Amino acid sequence: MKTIADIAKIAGVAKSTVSRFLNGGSVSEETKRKIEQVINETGYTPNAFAQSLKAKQTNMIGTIVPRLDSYATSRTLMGIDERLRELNYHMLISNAGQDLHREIESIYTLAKQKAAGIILLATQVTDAHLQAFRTIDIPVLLVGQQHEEVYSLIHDDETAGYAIGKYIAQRGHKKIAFLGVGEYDVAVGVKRKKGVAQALREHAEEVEARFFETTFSMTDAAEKAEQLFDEFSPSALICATDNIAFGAMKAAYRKKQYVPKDISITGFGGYEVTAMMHPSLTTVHIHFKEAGQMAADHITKLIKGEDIPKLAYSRFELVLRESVDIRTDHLL
Amino acid sequence: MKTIADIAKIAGVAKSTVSRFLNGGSVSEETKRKIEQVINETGYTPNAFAQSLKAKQTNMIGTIVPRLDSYATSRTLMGIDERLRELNYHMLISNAGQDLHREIESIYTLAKQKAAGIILLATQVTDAHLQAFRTIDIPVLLVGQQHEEVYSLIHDDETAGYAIGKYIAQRGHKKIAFLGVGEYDVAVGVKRKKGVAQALREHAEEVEARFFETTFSMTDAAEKAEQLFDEFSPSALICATDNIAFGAMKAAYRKKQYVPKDISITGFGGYEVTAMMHPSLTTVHIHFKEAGQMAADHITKLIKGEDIPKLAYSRFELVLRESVDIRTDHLL
DNA sequence: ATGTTTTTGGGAACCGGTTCCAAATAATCT
DNA sequence: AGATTATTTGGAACCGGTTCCCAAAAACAT
Repeated sequence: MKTIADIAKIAGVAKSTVSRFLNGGSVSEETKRKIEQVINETGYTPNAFAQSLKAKQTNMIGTIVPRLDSYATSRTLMGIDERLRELNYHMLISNAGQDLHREIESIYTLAKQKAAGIILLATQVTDAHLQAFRTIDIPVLLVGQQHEEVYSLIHDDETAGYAIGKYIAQRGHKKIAFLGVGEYDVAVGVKRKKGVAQALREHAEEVEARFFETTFSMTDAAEKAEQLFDEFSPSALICATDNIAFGAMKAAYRKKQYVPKDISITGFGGYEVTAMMHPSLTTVHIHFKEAGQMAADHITKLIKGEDIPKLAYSRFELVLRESVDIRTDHLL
Repeated sequence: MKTIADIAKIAGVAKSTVSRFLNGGSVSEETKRKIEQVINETGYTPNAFAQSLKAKQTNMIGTIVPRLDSYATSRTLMGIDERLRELNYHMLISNAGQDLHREIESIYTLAKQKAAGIILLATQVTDAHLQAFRTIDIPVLLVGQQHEEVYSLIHDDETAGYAIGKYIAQRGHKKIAFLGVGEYDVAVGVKRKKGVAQALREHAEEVEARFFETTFSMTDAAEKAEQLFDEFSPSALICATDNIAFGAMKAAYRKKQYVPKDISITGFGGYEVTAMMHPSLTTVHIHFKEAGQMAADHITKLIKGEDIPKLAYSRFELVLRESVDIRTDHLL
């Protein structure tokens, strides 16, 4: 591999001149020509490490994700990547595999690798996280969770939960179940549930609401939904994620409950398949990709020292489809 | 930020001694203690760039993916990441966004960043690719496509295609359609089709086979499937991906064709949702995650100069579920 | 032609580690 | 004890760039 010194020697100039040529300093037309030719002939590319060593920074943005096989993650990453590329940064993905310890580790590793900034698709923010953020001297942006000490971008899960809860209540459902996940995930486990609960509370006289809990796995969700149908038999089931809704639909099918005639089911997320399944799923579409782009914007602004809001919200929208029926029992 | 020189000064020893301590050279117990204490107090971490500058290599494996929002990609990445972590390497993901030009660019960028090796989840291998592989001086492993010049790991799409084709033919179907993608994707567009075609040819007397083409998008697939039902009305439809199968099922529903009573449909890939949908989808389950692990093994062996086969195959298995019916028309 | 300003080029130091080599010290053997 | 060998240590060079500073050359003004 050729080095800048080699190029300089071949071109008959000093290292510094080549460096200046590479970085747009003042070099005469003639030397420019000479150097350019040598570089083309040798196929020289500068060593990124030597550059970063001096620069003490890179144009890499580290993105830490809890898992890779999730629609939300993929879409968000696509958004981040797309925008970052426009802004002339690179994205480095670090997968924590749903292990908080590895998440923390990744923060330090990225810092050591001199990432210019870190985007963390968070599920929870622990003291160890905060400790890490304070230790490393790099801008950090939280996506999907918030914390007052850190710049955050969240999906406004509570308002979205409220919207879907309200919608179901207004369709005349009287027995409504919510199938969520544990509170370890603040956005999904706490906020979505809270929003739904708030909406249903406003209809407390007419509706009976019950809240259940499962995991993010479709299979677990299917099992839990079956139990839930037995012990509560709701006319509508609001699920905290689209995957949970898939499981619930499977359960309904096994129980010979027709969606939406016997039971209405809703999801949360807006995965592409929700449109293709039958019946198509009413869900809350969260603009993950857009959120990713926004995250990229925010982190780069943070790096440049520009001002951004400490807390920002991404958009969502209710997608009304076939899996929800209107209930007119009360009119009979 | 503290440097190794600072640590050395504080501990009252030479830089080289600290370096030796860090890298397990011979250092007396006493100096070890002193240095360790200083490091703990200062929270020193070595600068990764300075290290790599001398080492001329990193422990990063670059992985180039065509797209992020694909089940196959996600699962493969998980496998790679998992195994790489065990082997003490890091994975750096570069998303080409289905743009071949960006794919080539990524190869050079990764080389410049001194990745120890490159895993390319390929869709096609062009001359520009080969040119890039030859230029950079880094081991490369192709996953999903093969080329004689490069180490490759493929999913044996042809055999898998043969298996599913045979299965459908043996279930007594007489009019069989295949819905695939263009030949630009060798694995999916050419090999899967070829395998299916081969199997159907072996039943040429009884079955009439027709081959159709669409894109990877569910929506496109749904449209194409509708047309196909009109002009050919097969009793079985073999789809080249699970996503295409989703689209086809939607189309069947729109056309009031019941799956599997009126039409049998099969997928390819083995996504998790295929089990949850109704009817559950008969498909070829490709062990993407396992393939990812295998890829990680192979690339690291390549880096260490160990011997690996030029071409390896990942496993697959037929997953028989509800979306295929047996046809007994010919027995009537 | 001479003085002044602007360009251009070269030398050397620096970034923060690793590694080679030789000196100093400690341990082992006659 | 003296010689020999093994272990620790420090100094210096090196990895491949960037940048500062000053000298030489060119361009311009008087």
